[in-house]
Amino acid sequence: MPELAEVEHARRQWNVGLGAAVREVLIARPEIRVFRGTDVAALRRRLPGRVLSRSEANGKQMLFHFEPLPGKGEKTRLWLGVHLGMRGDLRVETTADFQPGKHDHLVLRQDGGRALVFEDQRHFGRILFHEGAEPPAWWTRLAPSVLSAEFTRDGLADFLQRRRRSPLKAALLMQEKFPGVGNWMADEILWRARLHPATPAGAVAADKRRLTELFQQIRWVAQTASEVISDNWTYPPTWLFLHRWEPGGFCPRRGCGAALERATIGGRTTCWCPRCQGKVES
DNA sequence: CTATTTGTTTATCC
DNA sequence: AGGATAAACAAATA
Repeated sequence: MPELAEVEHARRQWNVGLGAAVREVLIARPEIRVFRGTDVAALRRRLPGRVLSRSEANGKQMLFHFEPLPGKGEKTRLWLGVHLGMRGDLRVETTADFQPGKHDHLVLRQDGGRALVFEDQRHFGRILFHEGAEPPAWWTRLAPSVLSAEFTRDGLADFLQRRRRSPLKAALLMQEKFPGVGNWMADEILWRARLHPATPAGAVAADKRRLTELFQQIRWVAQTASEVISDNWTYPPTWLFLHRWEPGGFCPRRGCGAALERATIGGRTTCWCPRCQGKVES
């Protein structure tokens, strides 16, 4: 589930808790992988009493800000990082007697019976915790969003040239350049740009026309997915996304309808249209 | 029982 | 040295 747009949607689920203090932190299994590298004891000890003041997301990473304690000179904020991994999600429970389920690994109880819940069935997600006046390095070092002005066509060309021997599919999954792009978004982008996922990245770096097409489709898919998810989660039937896991799915492009192909490329199951994205160009 | 899954990190190989 | 690739991780589902 969680790629760029779904992560943004998950972040907003906790908005109802903005401006309210945490009363209790529930962590049933601090030893699981989700908390690797995190000081769970500090999290439990420091978060109660703190007000959730804002949140932001970049790609698949989220950052929740907790205000300094009232009092002069106090500058220390608490920062909670959340990554959803493969199947994680954020939600809110509003029943006063809510008890965490098997996969509810972090629960922040607030007043009024509200609970902010992080769930993750597969434990591939991650909770990070930081205390200080400034946001943590794992947040500030993230690559700029593909929707930001810092993501440019020339920057894309440089990256693809450096990764020239990687298949395009593998390159698009690299968070150091395309934060938030995951398996289905990468396939959607390549399908729209009419580029075979196994094409070496260097072939696009050296071709202005295909480079421009790829650049624009990265932006378009990221932007449009965000709008669709904000609206009603209904992707138009012209998205490859809706057909990729149908048994014997067909290319949704007007006038095409060819049988979709699937194979492992860049270590992940990849789906493409052999007619629209026919040959590997190098 | 086997194979699969919208992700990242680590080890190993080139 | 830097980059490409496969395995590992965990748990549910088909």
